[in-house]
Amino acid sequence: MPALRPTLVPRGAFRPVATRRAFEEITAQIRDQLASQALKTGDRLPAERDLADQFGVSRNTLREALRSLEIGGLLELRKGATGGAFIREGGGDAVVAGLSDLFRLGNIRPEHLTEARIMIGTEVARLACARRTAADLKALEANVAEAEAATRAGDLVRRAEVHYEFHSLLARAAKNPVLTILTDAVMEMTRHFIEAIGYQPNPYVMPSRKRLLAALRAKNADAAAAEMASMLRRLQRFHLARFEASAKGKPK
Amino acid sequence: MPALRPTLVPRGAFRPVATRRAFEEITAQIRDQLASQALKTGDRLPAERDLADQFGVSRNTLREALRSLEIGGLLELRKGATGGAFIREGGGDAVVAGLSDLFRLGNIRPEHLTEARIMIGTEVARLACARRTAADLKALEANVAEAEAATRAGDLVRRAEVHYEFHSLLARAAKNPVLTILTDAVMEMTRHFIEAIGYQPNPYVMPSRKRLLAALRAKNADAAAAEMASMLRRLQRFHLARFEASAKGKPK
DNA sequence: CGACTATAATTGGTTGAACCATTGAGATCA
DNA sequence: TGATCTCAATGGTTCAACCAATTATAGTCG
Repeated sequence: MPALRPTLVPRGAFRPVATRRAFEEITAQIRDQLASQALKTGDRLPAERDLADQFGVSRNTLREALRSLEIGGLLELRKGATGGAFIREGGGDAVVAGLSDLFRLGNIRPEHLTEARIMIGTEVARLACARRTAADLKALEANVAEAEAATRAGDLVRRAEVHYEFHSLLARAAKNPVLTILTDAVMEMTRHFIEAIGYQPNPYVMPSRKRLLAALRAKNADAAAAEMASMLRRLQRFHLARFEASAKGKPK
Repeated sequence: MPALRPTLVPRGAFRPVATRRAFEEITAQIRDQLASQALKTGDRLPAERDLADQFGVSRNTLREALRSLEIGGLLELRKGATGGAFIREGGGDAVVAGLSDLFRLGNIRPEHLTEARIMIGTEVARLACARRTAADLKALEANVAEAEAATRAGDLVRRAEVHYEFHSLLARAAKNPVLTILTDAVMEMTRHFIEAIGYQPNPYVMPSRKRLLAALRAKNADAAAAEMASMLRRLQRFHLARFEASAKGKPK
């Protein structure tokens, strides 16, 4: 054993040697082509048999790569004579599904969800005020009208669906795709949550929507943000109380 | 053509008939078992050959299902004698990768990214003040110290890495996994962005970090949020200006 | 001529058997 | 005891088919 400490190779000099699987190499190449604009939305990749040849792998391995890109939301696979692997127009489906899975796994608790929802919703309301178009406003008004119709018809499920859509429409009016995706993801988790604790009428939601619409019409961002925050906080208390009750109701 | 409008089947009465592929049926079953707690973190699924038998499909098809769950972040596949498919402890890797892909696809523009970053970062700073432990504070202080060391050593890459980590640590101190994931996702996109426009020293970041640490020590949430917001806004102007310049520099 | 129909070609979906590569536990030996 | 070897278990990959959905095309009938 040497008495003197040998020279240390500084941290960061090495990277972990990752045994890259064949299909990962393929997805990486395709991702690169996306990043470099060599592939763009709507393009169709060669047929599986051709691609497998080009990459020099078996069709099964290639399919694992395509499957991986499909799940990642980058590709859409269509059957038939004019089918193939098409570059998807990037919606955030994969992100939404991913966050939804985390909720399913139990790593995200309802209070985390509502907290994030308040934060995102408030900011979305503020931005939507500044950037909404007339068409956005019209869509939101139609949504609120439909929610009222569903309420009168006593269709709680439909009403909940329309309510989710309101947040999605509002996020789109904010004209920031990151916020759109985050909103969709949070609302999808909320949907699971609501299904677990059961639908319940919230008499204060509709009046709040009306006030929010008024603020949007007037482009009063502070009022819109405040209205959204107060409504969501109220909803949060309501939901968490229901959740506690349902959790106590049937302990495993 | 009938003169009278026939009775309409109300919207929502039908669902699109989705030709479910075999591997989708498998992933759905496994997801269900996750949701019902029949499978939990750390569990190992039977070997591929056994599982394929149980589901009554070929091993290739089963593997596409496993691959899909792996990409979705629910499973980890390990080789070797004690290998197999393990239920992952849910980190948000899949979500981070998904958002990162959207940025790569060009659907998310830098100004969208920085806007979301300001919003999330500000709220994270506020919550971290309220919920940080002594250990969180210590980790953040160590991070700042390392950033200073990297600055002195002139290692811009390392310095950038440590800076990303600061936001991640701060998000963890906020004790909300949703915000942790969102922060990681936004920082991952920021990393791509920075790599595209090149590293650049920002002399005002380090002093801001010090002020932020002071606010965290004092648990002064408003001060922390204000400091974070002002720093990010300044950074935003800086980055967007660089981006404009680099975009003009080489127009396609 | 036009509308419908049968057919063929193309493409993704699935199968089954085989072999390779990695990993770690247990047997073996100095 | 401890280092080494062997080997079984497991995921990774390949190959060669065949199935199923979709659409272009040629053909057929009114």
